[in-house]
Amino acid sequence: MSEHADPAARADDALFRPVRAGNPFEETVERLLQAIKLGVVAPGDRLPSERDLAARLSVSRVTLREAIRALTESGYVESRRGRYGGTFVNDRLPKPRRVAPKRLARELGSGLEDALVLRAALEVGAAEAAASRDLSDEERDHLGSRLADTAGAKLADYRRMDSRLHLAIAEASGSPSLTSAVADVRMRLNALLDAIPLLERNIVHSDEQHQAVVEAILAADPATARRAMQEHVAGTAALLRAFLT
Amino acid sequence: MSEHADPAARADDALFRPVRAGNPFEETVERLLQAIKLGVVAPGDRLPSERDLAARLSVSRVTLREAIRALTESGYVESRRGRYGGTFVNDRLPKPRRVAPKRLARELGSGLEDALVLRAALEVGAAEAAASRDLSDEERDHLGSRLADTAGAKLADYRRMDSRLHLAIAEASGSPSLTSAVADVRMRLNALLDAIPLLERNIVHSDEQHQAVVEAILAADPATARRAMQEHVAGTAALLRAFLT
DNA sequence: CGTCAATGGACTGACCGCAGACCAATAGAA
DNA sequence: TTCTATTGGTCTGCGGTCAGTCCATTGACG
Repeated sequence: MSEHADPAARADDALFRPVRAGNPFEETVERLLQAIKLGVVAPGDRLPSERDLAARLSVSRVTLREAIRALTESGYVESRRGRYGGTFVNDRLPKPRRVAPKRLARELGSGLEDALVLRAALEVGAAEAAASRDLSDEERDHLGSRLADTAGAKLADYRRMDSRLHLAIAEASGSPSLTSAVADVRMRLNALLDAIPLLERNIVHSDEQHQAVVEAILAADPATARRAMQEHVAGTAALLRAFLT
Repeated sequence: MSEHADPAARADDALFRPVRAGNPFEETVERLLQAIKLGVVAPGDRLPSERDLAARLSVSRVTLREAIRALTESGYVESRRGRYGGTFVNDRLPKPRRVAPKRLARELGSGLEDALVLRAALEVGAAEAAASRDLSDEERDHLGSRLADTAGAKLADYRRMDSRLHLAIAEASGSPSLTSAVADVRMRLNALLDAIPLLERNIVHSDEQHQAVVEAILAADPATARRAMQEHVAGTAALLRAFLT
């Protein structure tokens, strides 16, 4: 019998999946890493205070502190006491170790296709939704700034700026849940993206597509926004598949 | 200062959201309810054994049993001991109490728009992905069966059959994560859908759209599948907005 | 008619995460 | 210079969750 012979069994698998990915500590570490790696808190920035952050994450301060301790030991953040102190993101972030692509692909297995399909649905949908909304001046500025940041980013910063732009587009959809989902799936692909070389040529192409997406959103043209984002994520997907197969 | 004046603050909110919706017990109850209400386990069906289910949900048997106990007391399931025993979904499910729509809308607040935008992205993306894939005969049959079930469903069963069809479409995308996400957002909208009256007229219209979506998927026509699903979810969204505003 | 495998039911000891209170340090404000 | 609000750092008692084990029940099958 082949794996998942019964189609109904797949629905089970989707619904009876684990209720949680890990313990609160691990989840918290993952969240903080997400904020740092996706560029929501930039190097030099201060994280919210422990009490505030613990409340937002619905986690006890003890657990949050353990997570911060782990990040401190990994070299991501540093803490300073006293008023106007806090926990700050280091200026020099630890370099992600470049794993062998094929090895990564094997470990992920079908998870790669899973993530790519999900990402396409989320990001394309977000772009279309954003173009269908009435954006405030502030939101429009925000989008423009992120686009400029990405276009002007150095190679070392490109991935982070790229993430920030995509997050900004997701935010422009007006749906916090959609934004979270985009952030999550991006983190799942992050390790893979780190495994493939970043070519100047690809960046230029990517920037053009970014601009097309943002322009369509600002012009309130959903169909064009959708198509542009569609092409963009398809490009990344093709790149990943090529390098990881 | 208005709420969320700073656009950057919104990204924070999305990333620093609670690491988990509730304790394992509550999450487990929610999962089981999902399986029942979305029709993945039909009335009369047996749930997997406690040991099996606990393992799949990554929850201890104690916690799972507490969840099952809650569902038993609510009238959703019944357990029988002995070999060939198990926990079975009741033939007569408890009727969802019909809350005043406006009240619901007020409680949910912006959560409604959030869920609707997310749902559109996920389901439309799923339909397009499904139409872009090479489906096995089994998958095609599965889709056809679910479509027939829905078209032939009585009013009392319609919501559950409808959910099953949409889940089948999501499954056909080949992405388990996408399937899970569709199930989740559907549960979020479930309470709202229960609050609005189910009209024969709407059902007929809905069935036509369902058929269009499935046909496009089976014909491997992504653009049509996307458009058909787009219209379908837009219709539901309009209905919900009208009743809840 | 007895056997037996698989199921729900019950209990224990250990551990993790929680809320809350308190301490220590720091830098701006008075 | 002193005061003070805010921040990270520390500790304790409590409750939920876990893994593991054993018991009670049931119905198909030999």
